[in-house]
Amino acid sequence: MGSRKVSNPLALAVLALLFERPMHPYEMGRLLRERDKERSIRYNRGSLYMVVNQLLRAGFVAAQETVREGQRPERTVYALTDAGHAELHDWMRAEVSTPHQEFPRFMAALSLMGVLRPAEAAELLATRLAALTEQVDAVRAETRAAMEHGLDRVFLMEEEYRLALLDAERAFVANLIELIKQPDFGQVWHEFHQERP
Amino acid sequence: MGSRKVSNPLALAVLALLFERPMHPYEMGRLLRERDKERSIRYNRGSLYMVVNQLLRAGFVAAQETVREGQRPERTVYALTDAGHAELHDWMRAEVSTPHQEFPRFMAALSLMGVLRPAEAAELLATRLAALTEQVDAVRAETRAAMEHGLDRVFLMEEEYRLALLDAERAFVANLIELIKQPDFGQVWHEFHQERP
DNA sequence: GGGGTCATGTAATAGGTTACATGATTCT
DNA sequence: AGAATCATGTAACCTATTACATGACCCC
Repeated sequence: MGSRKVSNPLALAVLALLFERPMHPYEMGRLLRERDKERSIRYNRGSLYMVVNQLLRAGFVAAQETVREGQRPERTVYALTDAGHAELHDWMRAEVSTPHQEFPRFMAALSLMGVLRPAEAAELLATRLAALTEQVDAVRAETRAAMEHGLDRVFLMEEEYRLALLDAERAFVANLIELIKQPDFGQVWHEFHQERP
Repeated sequence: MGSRKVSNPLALAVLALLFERPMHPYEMGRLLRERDKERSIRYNRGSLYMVVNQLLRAGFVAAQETVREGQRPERTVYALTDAGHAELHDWMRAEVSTPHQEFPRFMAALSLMGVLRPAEAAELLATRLAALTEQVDAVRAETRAAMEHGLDRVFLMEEEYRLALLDAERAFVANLIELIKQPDFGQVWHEFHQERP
């Protein structure tokens, strides 16, 4: 509840799409897919209709017309209202200028790692390290391919960010593995498991 | 739906707490707070009772006894079942060994940044950079203080991870700001806004 | 012309957050 | 003794995901 009437990032994406031109929900879905937004924004078809409805109730979008082609269900075309335009701009400014507290799964896992035995943890971390390395390579390859296809680098900034995060995590994990192997690290941790069956 | 019957990270934390000893929900909440888990796991009191119920239905925990002290509401003490013990271990292994796809808000923002004018974006990013720097400093100071109080470094791994991510983002943002300032960067972006009112 | 898959939604269900309640304890 | 805070939950309300439907189009 960032105090905004609608706070789901998918809603922000919808506002951004309608900033280009009015369209109906299915088209939004198609564009999001074509532009690979699934990689950076979590959603599914159900949530798309949901947020469009939320935006409608909030007055940020309005139904512009309802057309029916043949026997297919009616498609409602939505357009940005003035309030929606303002919200898009203001919301984007907030998202760019202010970091949002995140709760990555791995942070939770780290904070609970005590329940695993140290040696086991080290093994699992090695597996993770391998997976991360693969992901880094995959992202690098994909962005290189996309740019060779002529896509402007501006449209790949989110992938460069992803890469930065992945790489930082890779370094962290590699370092943690070495740490755990050192005998003087995590005395309490070892002791806790010594007393267990 | 990682195909697990209960998938909320808070549930993992609850299992981990019950691995230490049986306890009632309110005590879980108190321990989570005392140990600063709020920083790494998103939850509120409502969700605590919710996940305990989910775990109960899934058979991972069982009500051990219900005590009443004075006129206070009854407190139900829960304990791990064998299935819960197995789930905790298996789930932890998965969380540590396998990266989970994340959707940070900033990644969404980057992928929609086109709706802002380049100069505006650069300014907002500078604000973000300052905020990130403050956060980095704050985390460094807090962990240093905690260690000086005698807390073992093992218990601060999630903070070191946080630091790694924050720092990577800082570097990324600083670099992006410079990029945007270069005149040959983001031609399409500039053009898109040239045609707008 | 029958079997996929595209197009287009709605409805049912589960998940999660906020608001509401209320006795006990402690502080001043 | 009144105010603040702790202890302890339940209920109401959103939000989000999954399941269900169904006509059109395309491929073999």
